[in-house]
Amino acid sequence: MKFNRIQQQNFNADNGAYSMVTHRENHDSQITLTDYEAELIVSHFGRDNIHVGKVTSNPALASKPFRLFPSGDEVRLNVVFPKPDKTELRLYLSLSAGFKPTGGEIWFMFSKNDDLWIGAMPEVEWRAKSSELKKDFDDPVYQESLDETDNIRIAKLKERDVYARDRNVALRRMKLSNYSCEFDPKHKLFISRFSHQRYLEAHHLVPMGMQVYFSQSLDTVDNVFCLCPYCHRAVHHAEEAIARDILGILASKRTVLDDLSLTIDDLYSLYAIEEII
DNA sequence: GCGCATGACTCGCCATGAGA
DNA sequence: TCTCATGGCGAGTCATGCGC
Repeated sequence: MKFNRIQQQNFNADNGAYSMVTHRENHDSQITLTDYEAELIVSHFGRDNIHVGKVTSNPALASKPFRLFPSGDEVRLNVVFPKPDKTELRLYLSLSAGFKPTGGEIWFMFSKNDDLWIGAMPEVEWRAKSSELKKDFDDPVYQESLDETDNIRIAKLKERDVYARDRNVALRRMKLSNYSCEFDPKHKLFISRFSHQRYLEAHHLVPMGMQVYFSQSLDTVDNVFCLCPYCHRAVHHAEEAIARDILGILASKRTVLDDLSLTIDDLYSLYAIEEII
C-alpha cells in the first residue's frame, strides 16, 4: 500500500509503501512484494540491477542495501525475481542481517535522499503515527465553542484569542441538518442547557490538519458534518470497521471527496483506519 | 448494443522441503 | 533453526461468445 501524505511527512520521505507481515511470511523469512512495494524497489534499484533466478546463482547481485529505520544502519537483504518470465518480486528477511519483523507487524519502505529505508513496527503504533486526528489538539476547544451562547463566546474569546475554525460554519451545518446526527437522524440527543438546541458535535470529514495540502478551505459547510457525541467519539476512537462504516455513510452524503479529488480509500488512510493487507 | 456466462490466463499467496 | 528453492493452487482479470 502506498504512503499517504501524512506518512510521507512523518518519515520525511519522497514516497513509500507498507503492508502487514503475515505469520507465514515471518516463518518463511520471505515476502512477496506486490503493487507499489514492487514498484518502489524496481524504481530505486532499476529492473536490470535486480537478479532473476536463485539468490545463490548470483549472491552479489541479489544482495541490496537498505537503511534500517530509525537507526540508519545499513542492512543488506536479498531481493530477486525468483521465476524467470514472471513479475513476482521477492524480498528475503534475515535475522542475522538485521531485519526480521514478526507476524502482525507493519513493515514499510520509503525512499529518502537517494536511500531506500526499511523498518517495522506494531500495527497500533503504525496507526497512531499515521492518523491526522491525533494532531487535532484544538478540537475540544472548538466543540466547546459550539455549545455556547454568543455572550459566553465573546467573553471567552478575549482569553482564547481566536478559534482556528469558524464556529458559524458548524452552526449553519447544524441548522441545515435540522439538529440531528448526520450518520443516523434517529440517534437520540439531549437538549443543551447553554444553546437550548439538541446537542451535536461538528466533525470535519477531511481533517483540518490536511488544510496545508489544499488551496480551497476545508472549513466549509460541505466538509462539516454534525454528529451525536457517540458517533463523533466513534469516528475518533472506535475499531477500524465501525469508523469506516460511519465515514463511508457521511462521505456518500455529499461531494466533498470528489471536490477535493480524494477517494474513500484516501479518506480511510487519513484516519489510519484503512485495511492493511 | 448490452448483459451475462464461460473458460483461459495471470498473479500472488502459501505449503513443502532441501541445504547450510 | 534459519535461509532459500520450488511449484501448486485459488482468486481475480480479461477475452470471447451467446442470448436478449
